[in-house]
Amino acid sequence: MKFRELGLSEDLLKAIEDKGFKEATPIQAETIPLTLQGKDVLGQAQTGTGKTAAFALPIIEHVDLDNPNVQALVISPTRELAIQTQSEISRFGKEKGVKAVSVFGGSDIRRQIQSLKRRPQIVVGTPGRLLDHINRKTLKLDHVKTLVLDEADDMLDMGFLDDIESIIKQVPEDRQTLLFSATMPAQIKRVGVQFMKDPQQVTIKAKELTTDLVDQYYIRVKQFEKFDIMTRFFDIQAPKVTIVFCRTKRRVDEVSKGLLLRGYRAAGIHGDLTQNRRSQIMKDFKNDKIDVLVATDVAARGIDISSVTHVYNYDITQDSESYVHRIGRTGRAGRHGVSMTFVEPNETSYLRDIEKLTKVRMLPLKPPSADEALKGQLEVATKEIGSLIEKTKMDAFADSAEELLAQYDAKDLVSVLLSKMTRNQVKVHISAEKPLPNKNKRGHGGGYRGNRGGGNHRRNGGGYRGNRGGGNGNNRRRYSGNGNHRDDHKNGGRSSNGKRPNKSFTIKNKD
DNA sequence: AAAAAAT
Repeated sequence: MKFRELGLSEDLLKAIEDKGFKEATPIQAETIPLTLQGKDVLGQAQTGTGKTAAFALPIIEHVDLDNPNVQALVISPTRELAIQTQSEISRFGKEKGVKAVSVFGGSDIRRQIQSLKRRPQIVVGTPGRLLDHINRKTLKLDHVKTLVLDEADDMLDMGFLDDIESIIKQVPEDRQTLLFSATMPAQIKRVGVQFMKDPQQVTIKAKELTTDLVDQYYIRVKQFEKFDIMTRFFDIQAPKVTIVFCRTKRRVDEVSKGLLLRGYRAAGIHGDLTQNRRSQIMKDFKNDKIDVLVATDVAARGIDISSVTHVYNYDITQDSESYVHRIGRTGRAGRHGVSMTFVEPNETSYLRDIEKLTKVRMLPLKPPSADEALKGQLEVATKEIGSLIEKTKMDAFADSAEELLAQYDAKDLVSVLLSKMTRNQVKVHISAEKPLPNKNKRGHGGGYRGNRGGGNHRRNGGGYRGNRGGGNGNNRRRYSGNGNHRDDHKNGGRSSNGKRPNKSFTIKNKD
């Protein structure tokens, strides 16, 4: 479906073309006409299929440039998402002359007040700071025509709901209400439709809730070996742009420190950091200054960095919806992605719950051995040598090279080079966490029975526990990386200065 | 049980 057929004006069509969009995605094609008609819309579609543009374009279309009031309000669950959404709206609205601003906590409120005074027609914000502005009377919502709850199921969940209700009270009754998300549990949808009038539900039907652009794997691990196993996968898969999700802020700190010690260009992000730091890290990740972003669920939703190749769930999610959003950070806008989920022995029920929601079976992988990991590193190093030979100015080193070749065996010299190009396995200890509570959900006996690996999974040799009941033999495939689908990795995330710490380091548990 | 979100 072409954007031109959706009833958008020339200004917007030009902005869409500038952005490089060719055809409307299904969610855009189906919701944009409804939204343009002024209907309330509940839009559900897979991650990475352009939901932001789906609500942004008709909102911009509806903006009356002669009306000095805020005409549309978008509420987002995280600050980073608010920033991103505002900037996408601004890009689309530039041609028409539409102004959008974002307001969120942790950053100078006076500056935000100034930007609100410049009469934006569209405001994007996080709940707490929006309420702050409302109370200060620096934001007036009494002329809002369209209200959007982005990541609607998150915004309507407990923890956000009270704030959302307070904000909605400030918006006129006869507004248009739009709810968008990739996930929408039934009980939350019931809450949501109470804020809507004659809601038009658009659900882009897909066999699976997750996009098939992401290959989903899981690995059974013990807690104490998880960090080492993850970095072995790094060695073998040579992931280029990577997000590692952890369950808690402290784990994010520990894992990101550990990765730094191993020589990866990694940084952690979570809600206890200052907003300046959060923004800096997002910027570094986008600008390729960081290869591995270690994050809590603060980065699980909405963040659109289409170059992300791998998502590692260092800690599995308890909340299946959260899993869908996490792995949706990759496989965006038609690109391919890989997700890797580590499952501790007592977490099997979470794996089952996730698969029940996504309707996708994750494929089991065996943890690589240290030898296999080294082999992976050597493969990367070998490829790197080719490009280094092209790039290095040889003249400066030629004489020393001659001397060394006269003195030593060439094979020894190259071995030294390779040993310098591979990563030292600095010892890193990540603290254990309290095990997750055992879920004995009532009424959980119905239907789905994974029957993985058969009941008798003791002593199965090296942790390969795959081969669940319905497999087709194809899930014996081992590593997802490095196969036929990616030759563009540069250096597998290795810091380029060649300096690697080699002391052992334990990250202490503060308790 | 955790994370997010105002100071």
